[in-house]
Order: sequence, then C-alpha cells, then structure tokens
Amino acid sequence: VPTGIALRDARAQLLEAGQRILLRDGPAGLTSRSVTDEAEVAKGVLHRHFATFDGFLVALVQDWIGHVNIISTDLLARAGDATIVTNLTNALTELFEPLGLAIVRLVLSRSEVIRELRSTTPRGIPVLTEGAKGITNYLATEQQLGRIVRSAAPQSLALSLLGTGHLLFAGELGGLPDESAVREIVESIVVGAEAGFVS
Amino acid sequence: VPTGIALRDARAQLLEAGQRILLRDGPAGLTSRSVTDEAEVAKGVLHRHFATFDGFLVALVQDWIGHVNIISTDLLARAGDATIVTNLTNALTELFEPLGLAIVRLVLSRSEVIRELRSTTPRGIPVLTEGAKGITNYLATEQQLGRIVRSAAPQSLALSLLGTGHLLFAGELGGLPDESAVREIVESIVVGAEAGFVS
Amino acid sequence: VPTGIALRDARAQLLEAGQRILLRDGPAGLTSRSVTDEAEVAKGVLHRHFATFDGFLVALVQDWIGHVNIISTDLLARAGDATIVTNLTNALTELFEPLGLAIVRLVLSRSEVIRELRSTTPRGIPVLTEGAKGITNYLATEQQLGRIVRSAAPQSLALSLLGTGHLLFAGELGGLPDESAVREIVESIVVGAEAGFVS
Amino acid sequence: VPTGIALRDARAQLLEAGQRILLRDGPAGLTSRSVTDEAEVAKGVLHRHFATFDGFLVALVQDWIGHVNIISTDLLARAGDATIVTNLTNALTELFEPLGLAIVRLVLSRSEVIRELRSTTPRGIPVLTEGAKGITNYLATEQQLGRIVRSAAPQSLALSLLGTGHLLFAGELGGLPDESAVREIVESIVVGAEAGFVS
DNA sequence: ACTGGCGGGACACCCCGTTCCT
DNA sequence: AGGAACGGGGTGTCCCGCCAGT
Repeated sequence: VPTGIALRDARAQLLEAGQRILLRDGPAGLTSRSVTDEAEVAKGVLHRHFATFDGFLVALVQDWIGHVNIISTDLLARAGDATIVTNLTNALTELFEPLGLAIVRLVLSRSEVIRELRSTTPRGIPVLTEGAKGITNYLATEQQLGRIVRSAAPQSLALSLLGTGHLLFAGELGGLPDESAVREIVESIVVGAEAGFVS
Repeated sequence: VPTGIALRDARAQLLEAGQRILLRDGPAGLTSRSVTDEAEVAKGVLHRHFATFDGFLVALVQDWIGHVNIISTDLLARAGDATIVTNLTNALTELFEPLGLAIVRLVLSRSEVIRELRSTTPRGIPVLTEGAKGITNYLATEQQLGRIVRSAAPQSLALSLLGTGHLLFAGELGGLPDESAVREIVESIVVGAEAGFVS
Repeated sequence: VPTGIALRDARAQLLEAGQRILLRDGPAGLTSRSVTDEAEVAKGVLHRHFATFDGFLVALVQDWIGHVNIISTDLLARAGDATIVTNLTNALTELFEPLGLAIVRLVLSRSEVIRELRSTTPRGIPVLTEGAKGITNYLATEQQLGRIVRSAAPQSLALSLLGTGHLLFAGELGGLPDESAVREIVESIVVGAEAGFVS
Repeated sequence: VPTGIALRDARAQLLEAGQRILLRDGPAGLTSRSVTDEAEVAKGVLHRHFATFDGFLVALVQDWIGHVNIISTDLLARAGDATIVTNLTNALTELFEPLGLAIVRLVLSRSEVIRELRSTTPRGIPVLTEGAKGITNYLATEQQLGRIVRSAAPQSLALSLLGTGHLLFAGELGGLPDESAVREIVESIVVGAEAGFVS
C-alpha cells in the first residue's frame, strides 16, 4: 500500500540498518535486500537515495570515517592530559569497538569499496588510514609537548598501534579483548618513545 | 570428452587453481565453478575431493598455514644469524607475499572459514595467529641468545610486527610496499628491544 | 533488463506454458527452466508463485482436475438427452484430448505428484479417479431415468470406460484414435447395460 | 580392484537388479548408476552388455513381454477349463502383479522406450498390447468352444479387461486390490458375452 | 573383462542488484 | 513508496557415457 508519505530521513534509517546488520551478520550479510528489510523499507528506497549498492556501502564507511575523525579530534584535545598510554588505549578501544571492527572487515572484504574511496583515501586501507593519521597527529603534538622523545617517528608508531590493535580486536571474533590486554599492547609499542623513560 | 585418466593429484591441482584465482580476482572470484574451470577439470572432481566448497576454502587456508609454518621454521633456524631486523623483514615479506595477503583477505571475508578453522586455530585470525606464533618463537630464541633484551615481550612484539606488516602490505592494493618501508617499520618496532641499543 | 512490470496473471501464464510443453515434449520436458522459458518469464517468477517445482506440477494437475469436473458436470446435464453412447463417447474424447492424456502421463510418471495429491484424491490415479466419479454419477442418473438397467453397476462401468478409454487413447502416441473406434469401445462396454436391449 | 574374472551372466544380473529397483523405487529410480550399484557391478559393465541405458530399459521391457507371452500361452491352454471369469481374473492378476505394473509405469513414463519398441510393437502401449493380444486369442478360442456368444467382440473385450485392470491395479499405489474386486470387474465386463447368460 | 574416475550437461533452489509499474 | 519482476550467477547434486588402467 503506497503511502506517499516521505520517510523521516530514509537515508539515515538505511545506514543505521546497515550498521545493525554488519554487527549481527558480518559483511557477508550486507545485501540490498537485507538492508531494506532491516530498515522496513521498500527495496526501491535504497536506490532512490544511493545510486548503487556499492554507493551505500561507501556511505556506510564514510559515515564511520566521520566518526573516526571525531575520535581523532577528541584524542588530540587530550594531548598533555592523563597519560599517553591511557589516551591511546581509550582511542584504540573506541576505534575498534564492534562496529568499527565490522566496518574494517567490510572494507577489507570488498575491494570495490576501497577503490571507490580512493578519491578521499588515496593510500592504505580507508578507515585505518584515517585512524593512523589521527594518532599520528596526536603523537606529534605530544612530541611537541615533550612527552614523546624527539627521535620517535609518530607515523611509524601510529601504524603499529593501528595494525596491532586491529589484530588484537579482530582476533576476538565474538567479543572484545580485555582492556588490560589493549593497554599492554599500547605500552609495549610506545615504551621506547616516552620521554623520561630510561633503558 | 571423458578421458578416463585418473588425475595425477586432483587435490593439489584444484588448490593451485584456487591460488591462481585468488591472486588474479581476489576472494570474490573464488567459486566452485571458477576453480574447476581454472583447473581444467570436471565440476564433480571438486566435490569428490572436498565435501563442500567451504571445505575447499578451508583446505586452501590450511595449505597456506602449512607454508606459514615452514616460513616460521626457516626464521627460527636463522636465529643468531644476520640481524634481527633483516630476518624479520624477510619473514614478513614472505608472509605477506601477494598470495599470503590474498589468503588473509579470504579468511577475513568468509567468517564460515574462520569458524571451521576454529578447531585448529582456536583464537585469533587463522593465518595471522600462526604467523605470530612463529615470530614469537623466533624472538624468544633471540632473547635466549642475548640479542633481545630480557625485558622485551616476544608475544607483544610479534603481534605488533604481524599487525603492522599486515596493514602495510594490505594498504598497497595492487602491488607491494618498498622493502625499505617494511624494514623501517620492523626497525621502529624492535628498536627498543634490541640488546646493545642505547637510548 | 528488469521491467518492473507486474505480470498480468503470472500463475496462469506459467500453467499455460506448462501445458504447451506437456503437449509438445511430454512429461520429461517439464523442468522449471523450460516452463519459465516457454512463458518468457524470469526464473524467479515460478518460485514466487509456487513454493516448489513439484508444487507447480501439482497445480497443473489440479487445474486439469478442475476441467475434468466441468466435463463431468456437462455430462451429467446431458443425462436423458441424445444417446448414452454418444454422451459417453463425447465425454471420453474430451477427457482424453491430447492435454488430458499428457496430464495423465505426467501423473503416472511422477509418483511425488500423486503423493501430494493424496489429500484431495485419496485413492486411485488422481485425474482418472475424478473422471470415473463423474461418469459414475452420470450413469447412476441415467439409471434413475430408466435408460440404464437396474442390475448394472455404474461404478464398474465407469472404471471400464475410463480404463479402456485411457488404453485406447494412450496407444496412439502421436495422434488420436478415430471417433468410431471410441464409439465402438463405448458400445461394447455399455451394450449389456442399456435398457430396452434384448439379448 | 579389477579382477578380470567374467561375471556369471552379468546381463541377467543387471536385469534382475533393474526389476528390484523398479519394484522398490519406481521408474524414476532406474538410473544406470542405481542399476550397477544394485547389481554390485562396475558402471562399465552395463555399457558392455547394453549399447545404451535406453537399450537396457528396452531389454527390461522385452523380458517382461516374454513373460506376458507365457501368461498368454498358459491362459490359452486353459480355454474350456474352469470358468472364463476365473481364468481371466487369474490372468489379469498375473499380468498386473507388482513387477508387471511397474514395467507398465516404466513404459508409460519413458516415451523413448515405446519408440524403440515400435519395431516389435507397432501400435498401442507395448506390454499392454501383447497382453490384449493374448486375451483376445483366449476369448476367440472360448468363442469357438461356444462359451462366448458369437456376437461378442473378443478384441474389444480384451481391451476393456486390460484397461480396466490396469486402472484397478495402478490405483492401489502401494499394494494390490482384493481378488474379489478384480473378479467383480471381470464379471461386469464379460457378463453380456458369456453364453447361457439370460438377461 | 571388469573397475572406477572423469567429462560435461542439466536441474532445483536460492540470492543478488536493479528497474519501474501501480 | 511498495513490491513484483528481471537476468545473471552460484552451489550441490545427479546422470549418462567414456575409457585408461588393472
């Protein structure tokens, strides 16, 4: 029964449905059908708002990249506060919260999505590259504040943090790793870079 | 035209075909049909040797895990030789050679495969977990040889090396990263753990 | 190229296509593909309207059973008119017209269909049982009208008419038997039952 | 393990296996594989003894036609003995014993078989035509013996007996009709043809 | 002569992204 | 906006006929 009543922000509804599916069924469960079903919306609605299903996936990822950027900003704002390890542990935990991990899996399993995102993320794996950039900025700032030694390479450290974090979180298929495990990993990576550290 | 000739080693032929497809078309290109076509073999041959297509994929991954174990053994044999950074750089390069990376992408994109491999790889991402174990063993041995400081945590270092390496190689969608980039990453991770290093 | 046009009456279109195939190629020619091809319709349409291909075949038979019931009603309406032999000859000719015969062959060659029709036709061969019932009713009515002797057994006569008719029509693989041959058979069966007959 | 030992009459073994399958699973269950499996013989054996699988089916039917001819001969030998109804009832029961019925179903469901048998059975349904001929001969002989009235048409009666019998037996999917039901049908068909019968 | 793997075609069922009439 | 239809493809299964080995 066509209602003709415009949905209240169908776009957002669809993207949220996509997130729920991603969390529940993983990247393989994301199909145009499952999304419209989950959103309780007609199949045509998706194509009215996204030219292509790949376009929908790209939007899903871009949405999350936006979230990653917020995390990065928050992290940057904490430069100088608390401890570096704590700040990084919190950031990684936020970046790899279940939905974040699912988005990364989505990106890794659909090369078309990476290709379409090449315009905004010319190198690296989209979501992770943005995350690395945020952490790099943070570490560089901490370096300027003198809490990271001059000889450290923020970019390499960021890459390590992201890569190791990804592995740690992705390994726990169902759930999440202990916070202590994350902290341990972060410590082992930044241990040589922290100022005031004497070997 | 039926030949009646029993295939030399159908299993190996099929698995090699699967590897070629994985390299050429990525995980999405792997279908039971594409495999038998690529192997130039009848459709039924695959199901004679593998109960299910998922079973074939699992075998493909297990095959590679076998290769990973060989890489690990070779790496272990080099403990004490050359430099740690060189040994690790070579090992990572072998682990993430195009086929290795493609296998990891396969594992990440098909959760059923991970699930079926849970019996032999109870935690972590199958291929990467085995790689981390090999590197952990190597680093522990170097530690016993005195080339890695006592305070270092081989397991954490191995996780970092694997995770960061994965990120580095996976970022270059088509090709490979420079060897120097790999070495740089390895150096930045093990820098604090090498004995004789003075900060 | 998706048309988006809802088919007028997809169900009827599919059933008619099935009838054409049955006539042209016999029961063995009926496959889900041949039906959708013949109907010039997408593969999925059949499965949207019939849960299973067997379900489609059952519907095909039930459709014809509906037609058989119409023939039975018409025959009954002619009780008392014309001659019994003429009425029966016409009825048999209609029941075993090419499509009818093909449906019977379909039923005989797929026991699953018979099994699924057991709910509505608990005994006998589906289509033929319904035909026999119709003829039995007709003969019983003629008996009440006095054109069939009291001692006759309508049910046995009907079974004979159906069975013999089936044999006669089924014997002519391609075409149809002469009308005179049908009449002859009918006469030979009812000859002893007609009132006013003196041996 | 190839033995090279010639099977003792593989042909007969295969045909018997075919009969068992026909009885157990119906015509649809007859495949080259099921036959060789049931005969516990390699797949190739069938093709050594029969050019084609259809050839095997034809042989299966011809075998049974031979049995039908024996039944006919026996029936003919009983002309003048016992009662006509008893003789015919027995003959029909033998013709439509489970295997006979299964063979008829096989013939009806595979038009290729009918086509290949057209050389020996130019018209009608192979097995049934031979049965009708046998009954016709018997009835004609009884007619000459004066137990069937001169005005009766043996051929029409035979067709009726066969057709009606087929319907009666085929209706009981699993089992057999009561002997009394068969006798009743036979009586109702020949009732007007028996000499000494007074209406 | 028998054995058993293989070729290759087909089938039912299912799912996908997409189109477009109602 | 709703939802039927489209066309392509995928998997597992089956089937028949072939023929290199033993």
